[in-house]
Amino acid sequence: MGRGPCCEKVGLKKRPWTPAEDMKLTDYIQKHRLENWHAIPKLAGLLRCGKSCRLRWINYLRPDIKRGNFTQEEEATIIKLQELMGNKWSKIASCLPGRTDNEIKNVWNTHLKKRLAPKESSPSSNKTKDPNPSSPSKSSISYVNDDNIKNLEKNNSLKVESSRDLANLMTEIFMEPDQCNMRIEGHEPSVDDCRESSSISSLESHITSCEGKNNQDCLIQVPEIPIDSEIWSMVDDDSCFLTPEVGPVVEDGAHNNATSSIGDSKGEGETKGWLGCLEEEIDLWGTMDANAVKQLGPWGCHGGVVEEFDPVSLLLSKETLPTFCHESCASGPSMR
DNA sequence: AATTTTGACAACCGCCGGATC
DNA sequence: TGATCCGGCGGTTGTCAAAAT
Repeated sequence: MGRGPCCEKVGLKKRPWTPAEDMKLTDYIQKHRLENWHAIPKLAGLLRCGKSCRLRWINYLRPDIKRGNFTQEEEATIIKLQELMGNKWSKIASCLPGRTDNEIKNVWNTHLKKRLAPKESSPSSNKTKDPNPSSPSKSSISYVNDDNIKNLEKNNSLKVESSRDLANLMTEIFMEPDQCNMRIEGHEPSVDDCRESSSISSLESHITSCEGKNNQDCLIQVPEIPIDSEIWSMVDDDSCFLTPEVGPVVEDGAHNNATSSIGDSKGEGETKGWLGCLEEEIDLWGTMDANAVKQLGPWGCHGGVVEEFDPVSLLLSKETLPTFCHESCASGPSMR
């Protein structure tokens, strides 16, 4: 039955690692293949749990760890990705070469969260009054993350499986009167419109009508978390973001070249591929036919072209996409 | 100068999903 | 098929140094 016991808890050392322990672990890992964390403590002569060794290596000893303060660009990336994906630190870390999820988590908790706190409200608290409701900034799918979806599904017995569900979801998130910034291009709803269930139908029909169209024609603007304009300027600055030269780190320590800016010359197919990854990450694919997934081409998570009917593509236009990398999808799991 | 408070970050804890037996 | 393990992940805690009193 099963495997052998994980690790002997008795006698395992806790608390900070000493330089000698670091040296032992580093030495062992550099001389041997990394196959079994469970076995490493014993083999390396450490009174540590394998898990502890793994954490120490991944978060501190790894040679490709980038030390020092986070740059403004990195912080902007974290902010944007956190906004987009929630506390998926490992996913966020995969977009920041040399940074670990633990480090990013710490930075978020100690710096960024506090910095944004006065202005930013959580998705669930977006229903509170917006101090400046008439100033929706850039659009994004900021609030359509898995937390939103899960909470809404839980609270409202709602399952996101169709464009109708998505429309319901979005209205559920944004329909507070004071927050009614959502609009479909060419249609400017009043606050009352937003309250009306017809707006759900309107949105649903819009989403449905977008099937098969270029997603640039299908822009739906949603309110944006108000982040400092300077951050936006950084986010908008292509040069600030990850470039192929600093592509994400993969397990062998090398960089890949998969990273590119959304909206760059590599074209829309890549953008859609990225979106496909994103959708998968936040489970927006819902009940998508498995065969349809298999048909996706050679890019991204499934390596493919995102079908036109996919939900997030309908919510985004090329110009609203942040310039994130898509490494986590394009090159497999990063090493933590 | 001594003490208290605050901030930063390394490390731990517990849960989960997939793999293995 | 079910029990168990392993690796990964996110949340939380503990420790230490710097800043404030």
